[in-house]
Amino acid sequence: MSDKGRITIRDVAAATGHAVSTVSNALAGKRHVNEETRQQVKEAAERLGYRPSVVARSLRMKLSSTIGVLVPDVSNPAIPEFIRGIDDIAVREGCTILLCNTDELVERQVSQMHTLLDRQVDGMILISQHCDTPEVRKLLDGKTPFVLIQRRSARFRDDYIGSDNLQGMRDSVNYLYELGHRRIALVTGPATSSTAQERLEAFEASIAELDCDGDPDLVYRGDYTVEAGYEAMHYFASMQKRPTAVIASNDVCALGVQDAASELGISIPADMSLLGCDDIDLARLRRINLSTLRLPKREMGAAAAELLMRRIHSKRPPTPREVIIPTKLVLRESCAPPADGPNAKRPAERRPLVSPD
Amino acid sequence: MSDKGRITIRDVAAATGHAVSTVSNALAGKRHVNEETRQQVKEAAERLGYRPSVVARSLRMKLSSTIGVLVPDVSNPAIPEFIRGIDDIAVREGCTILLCNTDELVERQVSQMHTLLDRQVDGMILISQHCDTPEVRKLLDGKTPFVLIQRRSARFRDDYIGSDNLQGMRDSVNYLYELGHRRIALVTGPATSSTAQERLEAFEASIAELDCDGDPDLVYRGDYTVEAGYEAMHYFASMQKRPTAVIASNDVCALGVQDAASELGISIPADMSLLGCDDIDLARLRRINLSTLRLPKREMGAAAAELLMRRIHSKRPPTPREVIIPTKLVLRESCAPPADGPNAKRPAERRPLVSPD
DNA sequence: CGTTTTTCGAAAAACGTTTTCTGAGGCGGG
DNA sequence: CCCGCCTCAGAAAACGTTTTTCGAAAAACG
Repeated sequence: MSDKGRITIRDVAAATGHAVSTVSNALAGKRHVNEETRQQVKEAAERLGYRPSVVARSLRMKLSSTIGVLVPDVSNPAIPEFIRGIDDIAVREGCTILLCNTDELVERQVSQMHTLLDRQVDGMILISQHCDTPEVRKLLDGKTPFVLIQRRSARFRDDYIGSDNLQGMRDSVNYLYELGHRRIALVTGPATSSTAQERLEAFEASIAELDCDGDPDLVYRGDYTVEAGYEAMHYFASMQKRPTAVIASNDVCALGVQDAASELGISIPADMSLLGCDDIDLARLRRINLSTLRLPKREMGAAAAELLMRRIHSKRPPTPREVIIPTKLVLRESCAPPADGPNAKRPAERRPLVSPD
Repeated sequence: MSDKGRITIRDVAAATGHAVSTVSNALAGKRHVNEETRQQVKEAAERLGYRPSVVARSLRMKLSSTIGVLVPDVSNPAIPEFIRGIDDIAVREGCTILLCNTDELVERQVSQMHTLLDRQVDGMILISQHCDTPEVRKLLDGKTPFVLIQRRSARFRDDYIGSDNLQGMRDSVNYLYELGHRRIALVTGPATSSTAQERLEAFEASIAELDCDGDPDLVYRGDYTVEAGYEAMHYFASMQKRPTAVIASNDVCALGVQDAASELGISIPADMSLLGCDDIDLARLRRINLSTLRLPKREMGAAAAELLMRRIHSKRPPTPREVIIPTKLVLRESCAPPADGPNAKRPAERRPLVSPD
C-alpha cells in the first residue's frame, strides 16, 4: 500500500499479485482478461479505494475529458443558461468544463484559448465576437475541435449553433405590424456580433416589405447592455416623431428601455410597445412582463456540447454543420396596439403565453 | 522538429543542442543557467512556438493550476457573480476553474467532488448546503484545500467566506421598525442553508428585542426560489391580520413576493413594504426597485479564491479562517411607512442609494 | 600547485497511466 | 507428433514534463 499519498494502479497490482497492465485492462475492459482475475482486481480496487489519475491518463491518451467554455462574462444574465446546457451533456459524457471569461477582449480571449489548449482540452465551445481575428483563427486551426454559439464567423464555415434570427425578427416585426404599429424602432447589439447583425438586417428587410416607416433614425446602435437600452429610450423619446414600438435586440437592453420609460413617464404598453429577445428568466416576472422572442438557451448549449462530442469522437474531420434553432414569440404584456393606430380601441388582449408553433 | 503534432521540450532541446533539463531550467528559471544559453533557449522556444504541456507538468508536480468550483446551479442569479470573483483571482494566479453544478443533490455533489479530485485540482471552492454529510466530509478530509462560501458547516471549522447575517438582518429589521412597522414577516431560505438559518435566528432575535409582533405565523419557510416567494405572499395576504412588511431571505424570492403582490393588487410599498437580500443586479431596475441588503458577491468570490491560493501555496495546515463580510442596506423604493403606523403621513423619503457605512 | 568549492549541463529517474510487445501454455488440425 | 493459433498476462515503452543525481570544467583558496 502507499504511504506516500495517492493510491496508484501499482498498489492494486501489488495487492492482487498481478501486473499493472493486467489491472489496467481489467478495469478498463479494453482487452479480454479472465473473468476470475477481473473480479479479483475490481474487488481490490474497490477495497483500496483506488481512483485512477485523470491527469496521468490524459498524458498518455492525449484526451483530457475536459472541454473549454469561453464566454464574455458569466454574470451576464443570458450566459449561464448556455453553460448549464453544456454542462448537462458534459457530465453525461464524463467530461468537466473549464470556464473562461473574456470580457469580449481579444487579448484576453487569445490568452484564455492558449491556456485551454495548453491544458489539452478535448474541445472548445465559444461564445465570442472575435472569431475572425487572425490570432484567434490561428489557434482554431489546430486539431482541437470547437463549436461556436450565437456568434458566427463571417469568413469561415464552422460548426455553429445559432438562432433563427431572420425568422425571429420577421415574426417580431409582423406581430407589431398586425397590432397596428407603423413606426417601429430597433435597438441593435454590437456590430461585431453576427447575431446582432443578422437581426438588424432582418429588421430592415421586414420593415421594407411592409408599409412601415423606414426612417433610419429609428435604428439605435447599442451594445446589449442595460445602459444602451436606457440611452436608446431617451433618444427615442426625444424624437420629433416618436416610434410607437421598440424592438430590443436582447432582453437585457429591453430592461434598460423599460427603465428609461418609467423614468420618463412613458407607459408600456399604453404609450409605447416593447419587444425583447432571448427570454431571460426574469422577463416573466409580473413587474417586467416583457414580450420577447424566446431563445432556448439551455437546449442550444446542450446541442453545442452534443455536436462537440461527436466531433471529438469521430476521427475524420467532417464538413461543418450549422444548426439554426427556431425561436418563439412569447407574448406577455409589453405590447399593445398604438394609441393612434388602426386597432386603437382594443387593449392588448390576453393571449396564451407561448405562441403556437 | 516534430511531425507528430505537439512541439515538445525535446524539440527545443534538439533545436538548441542542449539537454531537456537545461531547457526546462532555462524556461522556468528555477535553477541558475548561463545567461547566454538561456537566451538561446528562449529564442528557440519562441521561434518554434513551444508551449509546455500543462498535463505533463501536473503529473510531475502534482499541481494542476486548476481549482474546482462547486455551485448549486450556475443559472441561479446569485451564483455567477461569485464565480466571476473567483475567476478574477484565478486568472491572475494562472489558474483555471473547473465548474460543477450540483443542483443541491448530495449524490451529484459527491460524484462531482470525485471527478474534481481525480483531476487533481489544487483546491476547491464550494457553495453547497451539504457540508456535513459524512460522505462529503470524507472527501474533504484529504489534503486538497477548500474554502466554503455562504454555507458553512455546523460541525466543523473550515475556511469560510460568509456574510454578516446577524448584523444584516438586524439592520433590516431596525430599518423597518423605524419606518413604523410592527408586524414584520419573513420568508426564509431552506433549513439546510447555514446562511438562511442565521438570518432566521437573527430575525427572531431582532424582533424579540423590539416591541414587534412575535407571531410565529409570520415566518414562512421557503427555499430561495421565486415560487416560494410567490406562495409566501399568497399566504401572508390570506392572513387575518396581514404583516405590513416582508423581509425575503434572498432577492430571488423577493421577486416572487413582488409578483404575487402585483397579482393580488397589493401595492408595494403603499400597502406593504418589501426588503430583499443579496442585491442581485436586476434589483436596481426601476420596475423592480427592490430595497435590499447588499452582498458583495464578486468580492466574496475573490476573497475565497485568495484564501484558497494561500492555502495551496503554504505548506503547513493553518487554523481555519472565517471571513465575515459586512453587508449594506441599499434603499430603493420597496419600503415605506405602514399605512396605519406612527409615521404614516410621510411617503417613503428618497434616500441616498447606498446607506452610509 | 593541490585541493576544495562553484558553476554549468547532461543523463536519468520519476509522476501514473495505457498500449505494445513478448512469451507461456493449451488445444485443435494436419 | 509438430505446427500454428488462441488466450491470457507480464514486461517494458511511451506520454512530456520537473527534479535529482552526476560529472566536468572553471574558479577560488591556502
